[in-house]
Order: sequence, then structure tokens, then C-alpha cells
Amino acid sequence: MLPDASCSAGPLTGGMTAADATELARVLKALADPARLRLLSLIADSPTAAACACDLTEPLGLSQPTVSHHLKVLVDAGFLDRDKRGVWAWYSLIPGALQRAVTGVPGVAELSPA
Amino acid sequence: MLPDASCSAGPLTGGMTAADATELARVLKALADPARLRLLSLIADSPTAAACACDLTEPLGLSQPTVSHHLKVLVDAGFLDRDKRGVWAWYSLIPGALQRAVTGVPGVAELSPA
DNA sequence: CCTCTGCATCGACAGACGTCGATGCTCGTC
DNA sequence: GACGAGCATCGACGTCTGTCGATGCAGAGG
Repeated sequence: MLPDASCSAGPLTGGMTAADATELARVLKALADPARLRLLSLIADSPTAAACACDLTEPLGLSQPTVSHHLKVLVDAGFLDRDKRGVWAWYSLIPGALQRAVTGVPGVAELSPA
Repeated sequence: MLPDASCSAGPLTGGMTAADATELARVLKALADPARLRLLSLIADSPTAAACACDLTEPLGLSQPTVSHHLKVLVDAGFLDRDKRGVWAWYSLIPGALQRAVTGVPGVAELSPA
């Protein structure tokens, strides 16, 4: 016999919106890179949660334009804040930005009470 | 005068390992896609946290091979489990996999006590 | 045994992404 | 005002990624 109902489940109309998925993917794409994760890690481990760009180039082993590009991506994604003090550029973590992005993933929101 | 110490901060030797960053980025890359986020959302919203592949093709508006490809990526990343029942393939969420991936992001681990 | 259905794999293509060297801009110093 | 240092931007290149149509494979039904 042909099971015309295909599977027993319905058409699965739930889930997030296509627009929400696109927006969340855009933010997660900014995190899904080794260099950017290391940048966030370096800044997060800093005592003041802020770091000068000149101190971020060497630990990554990448060229200065590349590091600047990655920092721009993280700023555009809303994870970092840029503060230009004189000649130097200081980057600091925006509190809660990472948590917000991460709790938007389906199946993860259930672990944060608020 | 030339500030030979560049910034006041040190060389910033902390942070995660390059290998850890690469591995975490590999997992996050699997999440950073609208289609895959919607797939996870559809399966997570399902009553049993499992769904048949035939019910996942239509809501996404993508071709069957493309959906199969995305499902494979999610399985390889350790987020989904595939269970082939006869002709149909059932995909279910692996509990805790999303949470583990997400808590590895720098600055996020502080919110989960365990 | 043959056919049909559901799903995975293959090959190909366009577009996005990471990386670099070269260049430009801004600020501090002499 | 001229020079140098720190960063951002530009243009280019190779690679990876998402998407599709076509095909292959396993299981159920006639």
C-alpha cells in the first residue's frame, strides 16, 4: 500500500521565520572563523576586556590588513566596539552581545532563564 | 617621543589555542546558514524533536538534494542523528550538542554554571 | 521480477569569503 | 611644515560554499 500521508508527522509548519534565520546566520557567520574567535578570546581574556589593535596582530600570525578586516566584521556584527584613542584603536567587548546571538539558536534558548 | 611600549598593555599571550579556534569555527560554520538554522528550528519545534526528511523539504523551499546536503552537514557537525526507518530517514536533535558548541564561544561560557 | 518511491551522492556552476600587498588617511613628533 | 607610525581601505587572487539537475541505491508493492 502506498502511505499517501508519507510520514505520520504533519507538514511541520513551525520553526523560525526565513528572515529570522537569515539574520541569525549573518551574526553567526561573524563568529564562525578561527581568526575572529581568537580575537574575541584575546580581548575577553584581557583584564579590562579591551585591547589595542597593535597587540592583536602578532598573536594571530596574520597580516595587519587581515586583522583589521576581521575586527571590522566583528564590529559590524555588534560584538566589538571601536574606540580610537589618538593613533591607536582600542577594541572592547560589547557586554551581552555574544550571549544574545547565541541564545537565538534553536534549542539553545531553553537554557537561559530570562 | 616614540612610545616604544606601543600601548600600555602587554603582548596579550592569552586566549584560546589556534587548534581550539579552528575546531570551534568548524562547528559554528555548520550553524551559520539560514537553511540549516531553519532545519534545526523545524526539528526542535517538532513534538518528538524528530522529523522525517520528506517533511523538511517543502518548508525550506529548496531542492531535495540541497536539503539532504544541509542535513548531512548538521549530522557531521554532531548536531543531528540520522535514523533510517525503511524508506524514510528520520532526523533527531542530539541533546546538549547545541549547548556545548555555543558555550565554547569566548565570553559565553561564563553564563552556564556547569 | 519489475517498478516506483524516498534519499544520498556526483558533477558543475555562481557567488561569497579569507588572505595578501599596496595605498591612503589621521594623528603625534620633531 | 615635514616626517613617521598606526589603521583602514582598495584591488586582486585562490579557495570554499550553497545551489541545482542528473544519477545511483535501497526498500516496499504489485
